Amino acid sequence: MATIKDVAQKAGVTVGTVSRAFNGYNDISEKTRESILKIASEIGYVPNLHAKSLSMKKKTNIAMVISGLLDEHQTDENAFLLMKGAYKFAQEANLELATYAIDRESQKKKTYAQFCYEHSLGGALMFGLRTIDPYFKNLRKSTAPCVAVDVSLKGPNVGSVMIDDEAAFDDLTEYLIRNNHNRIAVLYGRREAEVSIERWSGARRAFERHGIECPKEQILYTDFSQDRAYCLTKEYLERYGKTGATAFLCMSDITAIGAIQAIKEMGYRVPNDFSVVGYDNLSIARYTEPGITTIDQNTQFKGYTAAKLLSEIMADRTAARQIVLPHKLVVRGSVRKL
Amino acid sequence: MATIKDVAQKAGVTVGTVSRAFNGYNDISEKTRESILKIASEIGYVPNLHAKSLSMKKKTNIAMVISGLLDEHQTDENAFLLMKGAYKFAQEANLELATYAIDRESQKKKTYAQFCYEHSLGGALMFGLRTIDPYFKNLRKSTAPCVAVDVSLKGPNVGSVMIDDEAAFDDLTEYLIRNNHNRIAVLYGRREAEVSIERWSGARRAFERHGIECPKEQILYTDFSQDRAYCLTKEYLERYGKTGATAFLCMSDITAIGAIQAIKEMGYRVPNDFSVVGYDNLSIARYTEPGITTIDQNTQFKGYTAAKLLSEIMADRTAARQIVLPHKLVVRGSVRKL
DNA sequence: CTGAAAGCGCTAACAC
DNA sequence: GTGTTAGCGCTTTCAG
Repeated sequence: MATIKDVAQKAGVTVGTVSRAFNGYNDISEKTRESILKIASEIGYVPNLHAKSLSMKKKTNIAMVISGLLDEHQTDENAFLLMKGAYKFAQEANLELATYAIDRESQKKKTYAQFCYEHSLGGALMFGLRTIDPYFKNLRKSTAPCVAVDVSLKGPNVGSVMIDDEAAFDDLTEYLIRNNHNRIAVLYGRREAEVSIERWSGARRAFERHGIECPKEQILYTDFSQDRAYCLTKEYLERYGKTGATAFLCMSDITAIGAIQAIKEMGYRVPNDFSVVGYDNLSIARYTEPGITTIDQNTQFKGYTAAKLLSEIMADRTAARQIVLPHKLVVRGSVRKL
Repeated sequence: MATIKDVAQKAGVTVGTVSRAFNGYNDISEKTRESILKIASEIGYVPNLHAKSLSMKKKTNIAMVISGLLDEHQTDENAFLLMKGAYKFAQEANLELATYAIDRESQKKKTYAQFCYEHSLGGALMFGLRTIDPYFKNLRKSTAPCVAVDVSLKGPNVGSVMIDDEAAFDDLTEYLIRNNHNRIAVLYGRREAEVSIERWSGARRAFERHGIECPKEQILYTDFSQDRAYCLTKEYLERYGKTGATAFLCMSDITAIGAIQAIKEMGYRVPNDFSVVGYDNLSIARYTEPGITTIDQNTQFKGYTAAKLLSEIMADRTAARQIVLPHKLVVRGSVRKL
């Protein structure tokens, strides 16, 4: 593969000149530039990005790093949409973007800043971070720029992009209440998860506003999995039948699907006998029968915004901030007005 | 951020020695190694991977490159599962893996080998390649190792991993026929797509084996989109009702979903009035009502296998070959025995 | 406008 | 065992 030296030699100039030709400097004659570019393309020269970033001070490469990629969780679709958004921005801003996976073990071995250094990164988007991840604690005092997605983080070099989970879940709950549901079971997410806590506090806010009680037995603690949601809903229905809740307020579309499955299997119908709402607006939510009323997070745009914020922070550290994106209630057929 | 120099200085040795300490050479005393490692971890030194690969001859980094990431297509879930599998192998084999996106325009500007050079890649997995992509033609004579996923490619440095689309679709068709369907409508994929052609020839094989006719009006050409499948199925049903096909053989789960939607909307039921089969085994296929009988490609394992093949090719060019992975018929509720 | 040379962080001979 | 040094491919002063 041709290097800058080969080009220089063929063009009868020095490597410095070739470099100038390629980097849009103006202190070079159009004639030499053209002849250099021509020769370069003839012999198929492309600059080696890593050699470049090594010799330059400024790092222009960024990354999206996914924590816990190999874990079994339901964020796959979200991660991919995020990637799409981030790549879109990277393309527009002419930034090199790569996606890496980093597990919990590696996080213990090296800090986020070290990860960036090792990969010559100017900064990265962090996705899939959980409270138990080592980076969760260290990140806010990182010296390397970072934008965390879906988790609230703020430091001199780190910002975050998310939606207001509490408000969104409040809206979702409100929608149920507006449809005259006041006995509402909650399919809670993973108990320790930050998002679960946020969402729960949104639900409570709505409940309190309307003077609605939510007794203990109406809170079903899942791990965000469909199976667990299915089992708990089934148990609940076996015990209470139609004397209990009239609606299931789920902290994710996946748990909503589990709930719907259980409801149907018990011979009930959605939304005629029970209403169900989800959260995330995965593509699945469109295809179930009935479609699931849910909260859309506009994930692709979130990725775009996160990448944009990162590039701002890289240019100017004081740009570090938290961005809260709007959410949207998506109404489909899974709720009946009582 | 600390460099190898800093470590050398603090340890009172030269950079060469530090390098030796870090790369498991044995011509170094255990004492100095330990002291170097200790100091390194104290000042938080981690080697810069790019500087390393620059100074070494052998490139050990690999990538998964996704063509057409930003295009609107339904392969998102597949791409992500593939990534998971590839990262799994990379982790086991201790390879650095990054994911890049490359659009059609960039493919025109630089060859695959140039892309690898520019990113200091030892090779890459290529996903999402279409026949219209520039790389599709150039790849087989590439000097840089490559493993293409889902498209048949073979060259001195390039191999591929896929399933036998023709055989798989044959199986799928056979399943319908075994259930006594002999008037079968085909929801064809994108007309020029290689996969469509393969699958069609599998269907034809099964048809011919059983002496079944498939008249022109029973072939509905979609673009793999749900909407198009929905429209065409609806038209078909409006025209023929229950006098036409008894089953819809779809080239993807997404088109199957479109078909099911149309069937239901016309007041018919699946599988009571019409049977439907899909292809891909997306997670969606489990959640529809009824679940869709489909072909599973074991996508994550495919990613794993592809990464493994790539590492083999990188070690030994003669390892370049095509690997055909087994597929599996997944039976769910969308087919009725006549 | 262009050449020369130092240096980015690291490895790999080659000495001693 | 360890130091020395020449690169890897590129950018960026500093001269001229």
